[in-house]
Amino acid sequence: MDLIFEQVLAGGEIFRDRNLLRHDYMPSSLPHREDQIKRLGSILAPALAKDRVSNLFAYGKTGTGKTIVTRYVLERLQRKAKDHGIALNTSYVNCRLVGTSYRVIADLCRTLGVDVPFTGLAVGEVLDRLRNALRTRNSAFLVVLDEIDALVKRSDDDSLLYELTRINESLSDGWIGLIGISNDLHFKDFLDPRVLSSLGEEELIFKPYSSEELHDILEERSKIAFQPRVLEEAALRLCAALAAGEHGDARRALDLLRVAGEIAERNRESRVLERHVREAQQKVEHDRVKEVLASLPLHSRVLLVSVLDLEKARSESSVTGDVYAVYRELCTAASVEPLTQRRVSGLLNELDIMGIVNARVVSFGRYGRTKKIRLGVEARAITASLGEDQLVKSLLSYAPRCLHKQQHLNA
DNA sequence: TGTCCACTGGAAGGGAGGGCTT
DNA sequence: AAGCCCTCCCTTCCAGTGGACA
Repeated sequence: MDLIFEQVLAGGEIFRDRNLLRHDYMPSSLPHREDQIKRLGSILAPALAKDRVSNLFAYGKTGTGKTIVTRYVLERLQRKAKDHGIALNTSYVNCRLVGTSYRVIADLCRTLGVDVPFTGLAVGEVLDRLRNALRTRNSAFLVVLDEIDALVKRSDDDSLLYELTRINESLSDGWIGLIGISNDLHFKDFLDPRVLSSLGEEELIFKPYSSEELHDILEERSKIAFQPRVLEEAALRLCAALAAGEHGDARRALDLLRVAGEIAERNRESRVLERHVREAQQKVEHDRVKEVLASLPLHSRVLLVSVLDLEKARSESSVTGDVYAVYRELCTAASVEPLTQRRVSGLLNELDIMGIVNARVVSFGRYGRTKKIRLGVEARAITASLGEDQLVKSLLSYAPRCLHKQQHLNA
């Protein structure tokens, strides 16, 4: 037993340092992103001369390097600024995780050392505090708004962005620079033209990595992450190819490689092979689902069990009405007050965005208009993850009566 | 061609939980 | 402590709709 721990501590026979394969690890160079780095660097450079920088908008799908390139350049910029004795604050906010306009501004306030309660204040008030903090500090503030599209779509007003782009007008010495990151290329269509013209002063496009480019990235990273001669070339190629198939997602490629290595390690094998990568592919997807499910509120979980039950009971996809009927029954069984159908319809849309279910609006003509709903992930992954919650676990083994009735009718 | 179904999704508003001001 | 304001999550209400069917 001790030996196993020792091996892992020593880096094991497979890895030299597995953390180098995590996507939040910042390597010393970012292959195939030299252009974007140079471009971003030149856009932000005026900050070193205490000048205001242009706002910027970066597009590209997941895993195309938007976030890492931004962090990379910002880190270097900040170091340079420090050397030159220039006050430069930076803040990184993931808008999807943070959720609402209020919480985004509250987050920004906190980076500037201003205390803000998590609720209770008006957005305008929090915005004022942010303005005051900037005014009194007289410093530059570079703000990265990652997944900025989530903010606009969810709160369906872009007043926050509008206010942020206007803050500079009220500042004499300090300034705020915005870097919006989005993986939705059509996001611009939703924006207020005033915000668009301000935020989109500069644009940076991140194209998906090709299979060859991913190969280079993985090769460079694996040299430092794995022990020598452990990783088979074919395994590396497969990782690159699989991730390239998935819109050139470098994050996915690195995950695959790391998990493949971990599988090989666990099996006490001395080399990482293609079959480990294939196995890793399943596990990576499974882990993603698990992570998403863990963050779901109770009603979304119950809803998911409803979709699952329906999927088990019949071959064709179900519609909102069916799901809602099963959901109501499950709620009763669990002694939980059910939400309204309107709300459930909204929750289904949220699950659809997360990719947990597929919900598509269809019309059955005379028989109405509704959403067709199917599971978007494997049923097994759901039962495995939801089973950890006691209440939901009991629902997983509950057989809804309304389903039996429907089956009789079908027969 | 009009009807009608089963919803969708926007809008408004309520109330729980909270902060600020007086 | 009271009164006011806020956000967040939800409900209620309802106009709108794509397309099968008579």
